[in-house]
Amino acid sequence: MEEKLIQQRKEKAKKLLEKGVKLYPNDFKPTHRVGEIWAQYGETSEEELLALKKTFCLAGRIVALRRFGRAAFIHFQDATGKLQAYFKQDVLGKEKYEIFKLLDIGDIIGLCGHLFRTKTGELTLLVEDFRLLTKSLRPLPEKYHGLKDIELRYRQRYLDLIVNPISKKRFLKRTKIIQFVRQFLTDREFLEVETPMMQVIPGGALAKPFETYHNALGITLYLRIAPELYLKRLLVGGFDRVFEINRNFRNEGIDIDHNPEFTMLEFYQAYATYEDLMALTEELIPQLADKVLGTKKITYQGEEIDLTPPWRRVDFRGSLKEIGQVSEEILKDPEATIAYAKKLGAKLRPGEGVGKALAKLFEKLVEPKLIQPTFVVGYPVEVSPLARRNDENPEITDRFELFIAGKEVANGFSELNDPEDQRQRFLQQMEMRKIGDEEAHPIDEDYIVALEYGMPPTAGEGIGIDRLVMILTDAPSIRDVILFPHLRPEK
RNA sequence: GGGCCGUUAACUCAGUUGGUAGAGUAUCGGCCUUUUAAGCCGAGAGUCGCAGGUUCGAGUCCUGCACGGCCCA
Repeated sequence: MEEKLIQQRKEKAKKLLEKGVKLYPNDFKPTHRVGEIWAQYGETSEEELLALKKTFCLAGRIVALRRFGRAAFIHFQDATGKLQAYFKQDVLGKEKYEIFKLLDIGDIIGLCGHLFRTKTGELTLLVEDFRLLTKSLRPLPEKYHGLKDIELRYRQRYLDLIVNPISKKRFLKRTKIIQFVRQFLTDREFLEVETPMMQVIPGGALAKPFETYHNALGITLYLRIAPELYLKRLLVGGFDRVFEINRNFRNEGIDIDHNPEFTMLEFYQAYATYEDLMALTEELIPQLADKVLGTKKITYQGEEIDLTPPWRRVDFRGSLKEIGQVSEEILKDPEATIAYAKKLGAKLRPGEGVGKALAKLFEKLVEPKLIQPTFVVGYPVEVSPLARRNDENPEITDRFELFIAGKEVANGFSELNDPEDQRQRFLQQMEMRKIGDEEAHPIDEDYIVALEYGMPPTAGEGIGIDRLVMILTDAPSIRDVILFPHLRPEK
């Protein structure tokens, strides 16, 4: 049947060619876009429209078509919106109208005419001339229900964007969010840079990398899991405020919050501490929500979330007790902590310490409960190999994570710039690797050399852009905010 | 990796106890010059995800596989 529908359209294409109509011309220049029409004339009265005597040329895809013999209404849309147009044989002449009759929903046309209002008051273009710009050979999904099949929406995102306005709006918001973040940091004299996506030593995070091979150099390279160590080399180089917004790649499972490639903002500020960055984040995200959504109070999957600062701050260890309901007896005894984590299903290898167990307990018992924006501070050294130790308590780091809607949105810390301590941390990670932790941080001697030249005291932070977009656009899955999420190939 | 659910016309979905596969939209033909999920009349359209099995007979029951979703690890 689909073949038949395509065949019918090809027949029409043939008839159009016979009438001398080009199917794929590229010499039509619109004078306006639909969004401009709405912005300028959305409120203009019928009398004023008639008095305008102005011709508008627009271009877009036909998305609805209602024919009545020798007249018809269509809706067409361009990138900026949708508008109704009225085709009349009286106005167009018989010959031109015969061409119009060969058009289908999905065709892209250019059309020129005057604006008026219909009986019901809808702003409409009375078409005085039109051209076919692109013949569409396949039928679009249904107009009323749109495209619901989740798999098709991901595999053929272009169809999703054509027929599902929510989806289109979400991606427009995504772009605005990234633009705002870029502007916010640039205004504060952060320098946007680009660092390697292909790295010899995949560092800066605890995750499994993708591997690739460079033929000319004859070496294995890894797609980056984070830009961190390169950005900090730039701090050594004297760029004292830098940021990068780009893709990271992690070779792990796909689920509602994870895509193998995802977009990360990382920024570093010299002479700042993790507390300064919490303050900065507390400015950035509410301003962003205001700018893009027009409010600081949002709803995520039915939960009201208030982004108005100040945000709650809790101590990592304290949160386990108060939010995670882990007893003091367990928390004060490393053995008991490890046993409890295992009891709750955490896979801990022999030799893995209490820090890891605490992190697992936190993930399980605390994270899902952090719905309102919450900074958690004071993560164990063991799970923070690049973060500066706390001056009072060397077992924890000057690190925070930000949670909103139960999701980890940001991770920041005062940077470890003591090369000797950094080497020790790397060696400790090597021990983890030896006992089978594939996500342990690899040792990067070249990075230590950079630190030995001296990196200024610095604080750095990463913000997961996809998750931030999810929260701000009420998207249930990360796949809803990534244009082309990864799926298994068909067949 | 494990569990549960889904896959029927181009799209959105029904399909009873195992007994000739349906609707709406879209498409095609007819009427129709202010409709807007236009309307009225008529028509065509299916590898029921794939492969096996049980059965006189399978969209429906069983097994395996593929793809997707959710949950768990």
